[in-house]
This record gives sequence, structure tokens and C-alpha cells, in this order.
Amino acid sequence: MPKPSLIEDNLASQDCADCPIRHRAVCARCESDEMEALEEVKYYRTFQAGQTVIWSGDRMDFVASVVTGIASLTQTMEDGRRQMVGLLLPSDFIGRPGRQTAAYDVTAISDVVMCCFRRKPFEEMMVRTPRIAQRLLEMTLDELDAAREWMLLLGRKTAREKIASLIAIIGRRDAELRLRSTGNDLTFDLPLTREAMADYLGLTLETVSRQISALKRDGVIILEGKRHVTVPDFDRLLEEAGDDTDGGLLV
Amino acid sequence: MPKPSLIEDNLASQDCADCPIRHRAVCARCESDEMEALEEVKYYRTFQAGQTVIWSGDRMDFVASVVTGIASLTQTMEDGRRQMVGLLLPSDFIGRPGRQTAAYDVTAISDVVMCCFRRKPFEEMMVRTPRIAQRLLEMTLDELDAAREWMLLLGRKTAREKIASLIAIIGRRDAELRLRSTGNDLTFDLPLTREAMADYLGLTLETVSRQISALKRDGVIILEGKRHVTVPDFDRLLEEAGDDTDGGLLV
DNA sequence: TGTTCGCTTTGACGTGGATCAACCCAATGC
DNA sequence: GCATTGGGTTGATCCACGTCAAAGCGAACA
Repeated sequence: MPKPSLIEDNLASQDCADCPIRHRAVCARCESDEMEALEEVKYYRTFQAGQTVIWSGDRMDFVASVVTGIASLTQTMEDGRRQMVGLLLPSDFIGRPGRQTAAYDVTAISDVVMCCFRRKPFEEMMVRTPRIAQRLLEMTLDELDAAREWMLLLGRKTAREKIASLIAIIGRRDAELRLRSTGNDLTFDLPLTREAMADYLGLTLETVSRQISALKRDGVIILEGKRHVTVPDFDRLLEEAGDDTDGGLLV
Repeated sequence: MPKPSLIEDNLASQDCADCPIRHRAVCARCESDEMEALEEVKYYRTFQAGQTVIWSGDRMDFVASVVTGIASLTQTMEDGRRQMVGLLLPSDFIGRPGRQTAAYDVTAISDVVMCCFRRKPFEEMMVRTPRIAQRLLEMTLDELDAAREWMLLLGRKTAREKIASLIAIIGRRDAELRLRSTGNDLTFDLPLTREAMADYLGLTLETVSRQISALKRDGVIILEGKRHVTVPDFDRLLEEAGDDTDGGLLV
């Protein structure tokens, strides 16, 4: 291969300096205009808020990553109890090389743009280009860490701590994406409905609502409308979240 | 490299037919006797039940996999609340290439033998030998799936369902390891104390004890002593666990 | 201006699991 | 034999969160 193909280039490279999304792998703005030629292998799909991307058990012959918007992975029990098991933010990967059916329901929470690769060529490419497997391994390990943090939250935290944790997580991700300096005064939108938060946290939506009201009443957060949050003191929020804050660094 | 080194051979190969542990990567019985020469890179360590393998935050300059025994990954909050976030059974991997401090406490639950590789040479090898990254990716994705199943358990299942799920998981793993046919009558030992089960399930040990008693009273399991379990009807157990059992296959 | 529709909030009440405390039991040591 | 120790069980009580029900509120639309 004299010149790496566009896909390889997109997925193998680490960072993209001139756009707010960290990995070129998933950065739409880094595209050249050779795109159309690759329509067969790489393509974009958009989903509206609330739309289901794929159902658990469905055949899935692509892998993808989120370009913009937010999507969720959820598991559902027969009687309807639901638990979110993954929150897909821009740059997150979805689909598993080597598996052809989806293991979870994937739902667009906001409007979502996804960058998809057909699975077969993607897998072939993985064999040819070792950096991709390594990059994917890195991303998967990050996800595993996040899942384990999440398990602590689900298993041991109180409702109040869960809410505080979620707000902290979203605030942090938001700050990262915007490359804002992590000052002590954050302001951002909650991209989730109360119900989605409940699914995330293993609570009911009523409890979510009550605890948000409580945090507001206690001055931990300031709410404008139902979605817009200002955090006057991030350390205070982390304290409420029960997080280990050895100088702000999570070990 | 004319001949692959022993490490590569051990880690790159897929299955080992003639031993009960699935991956040669971690199978002590597959060793040749060239072992000593590699003492610097690959070595074995044993831990007694209850012994701490490594503390969260400690420097960790090896990666390892479990050969025999059971260990746990746990996270602890400042006030002492504890949540198990990983259960390491034979063939499971521990440590993260590219990270030099442990993110979780690792504790031996039973006596454990680990097969360790010094991190630096291991990482170099990963670059040289693409199959290893691919193999590791596969294993990490499996772990991620397990973590997500676990999240459903922590977030949405009742105490009784949690216990039933745990017994099912252990029973299944046990059956796999022994290559027994998965008949409908399993018998095995619970390798965990009530406290460790509580840490796994996000419960207190009292609740664990009560629910085990309840399952016993209701004939879902039969207990001999405190540890030895017989499951007269595995499907019944799965039902109690709230698991989706479309013909026994988990999607 | 009113009407409907989603989402959210708030209240009243019940309950599953935590907490606190006692006790059991088998293994170990003297 | 007796004491000790560590895991396990069981009971009584409490409270955080789920459940059920009603009402609030902004957006879209007529």
C-alpha cells in the first residue's frame, strides 16, 4: 500500500489539532473531498432524537462512531425494567468487530450523526493495519474503566450522590469537548431527559427529579429552565458525588 | 526474529486443546522447560486467600493473567463503601498496557497463581506482534460485555435476583472450566464469602445471607454446609435471576 | 386564547433492603 | 475440656427510594 487509504488514515491517526473532537477517527470536519469514492465502505447516517439506531439482537453489519450528538446503549428485562449501560458521546465507538448481531439497544438521545464503516472491510483493514487494533484496544480499555466507575455508582452510591456524579461527568465531558479551561464555574446543558438520567443511574425519574430539586435548593447547582445547569463550585459538586478528590485527580 | 519468543507464543496463540484452561496465554501446563531463561520477563507469583495483590494507586510495572484461583478488583470510597468491579477467574487478564499505576485494589479471594510479564517488554512485544493487541482487544470486549451485564444487575435487579444471577454466573463458569456437559443438574462450590458476594452485588452481607436462605427454602438451590451448592433446575434459577432466556441463549 | 402533548415536579404512602444487635457454629489453639 | 475467632444466620427496626396519583408548565398548534 503506497498511500494509506482514507479510512485507515481516519482511524489510525491519534489527534486532530484543529477541531473540538479529539480523534480524527471520528471527526467529520477533518474530511477531505475524496469522500464520495468510498461511499461503499464509509458513510454517514443521521438519526433524530428518540429514534432507535438498532435493536438488541438485530443483524449489524457495520461499526460506527459518533460524530455529533448523544446516543445510549440500554438493556431491557422482559418486564420492562431498563438500564443504560453505555452513553455514547462524540468520538465514542459502537459495534464489535467479529460480532454480527447487536448486543444492546442503541437509541439516539439527541439528534445524532454517525460515521459508519461496513464491517467486513473494516475487519480486513484491522488485520492489515495493526495501529487500528491498538487504538481500538485503548478506547475499549477507557470504556471499561468508565463502566467500572459506573458500577461503583450503581452499587453503592445514594440517589443524591448519583445525580451529583452524573452532573459532574457531563460537565467534565462538556468542558473537555469545548477545550474550555476547567475553571471553577461551569455552565452547560443536560443533554438527557429525567427518564434517561433515571435509566443511567438505576433510579426512577421521580427520584431523579426530587434530587435535582434538592441539589438546586442547597445551592450545589443553579438551574435555568429544566436543562441548563450552572455549577458555581465544582469541588463542592464532586464532594456531593462522593468522589475521591485527591486534589481533583481521579486515580 | 526467526523464531517467536516464548512469550509471544504463549500470548498470541488462541486455544490450548489439552488443558482445561482455554487460552495458552495463561495456561501453566503448556509451558516448556525453557522457562528459566525468561525469568526476567515472565514469572509466576502466588498469593494466599485474602492477600492483597496490589493497591489502587500503587506503581504497577507488570501485567498478568490468572492461572488458578480467584481474585477481585474492588473500588473503595473514602467512607469505606466498597464495590467489586471485576471478578478475575483463570484466564482473565489484569493490568493495562500504557498505564503504570493500578486503578483498583486487587485481592486474592482464594489462593491464586498469576503469570506475570514485565510491562515494558510486554508493551514492546505488543507493537511487534499485532496478534497480541487483537487478542487483548477481544478479551477486553468480553470483559466490557460482562461489565454491562453486571450494570443491569446492579441498577435494576432485586436482591433475590442478584443472588440468583451470581449463583448462575459462577455455576456456568464452573461448568465451562470443567468442560462438563451443561446438564440441568449442577453442583459446585461458591468460591466467595458472603461479604465478597455482597461487594459483588451491591448489597450487605446480611441481605445476601437472607436471600440465600430464601432460595434454599424455596428449593431453587440446595446447600450443603455454607459453600457447596447444588442447582436442581438451572432454568428455574435463571428465571429467578430475571435473565432473558430465549432458549437459554443470552443475546 | 384555549387545547393538547411531553416532560417535569410534587405529594402521600408503602416497602425492600440497610442497620444494629444478638446469636450460631465449626475450626483452631491451649 | 474451654476460650477464641471468623464466618454465617436471624430478628427487630428504620428510612431511602419506589409507587401511585395529581398537578404544573412550556411548546406547538388551531
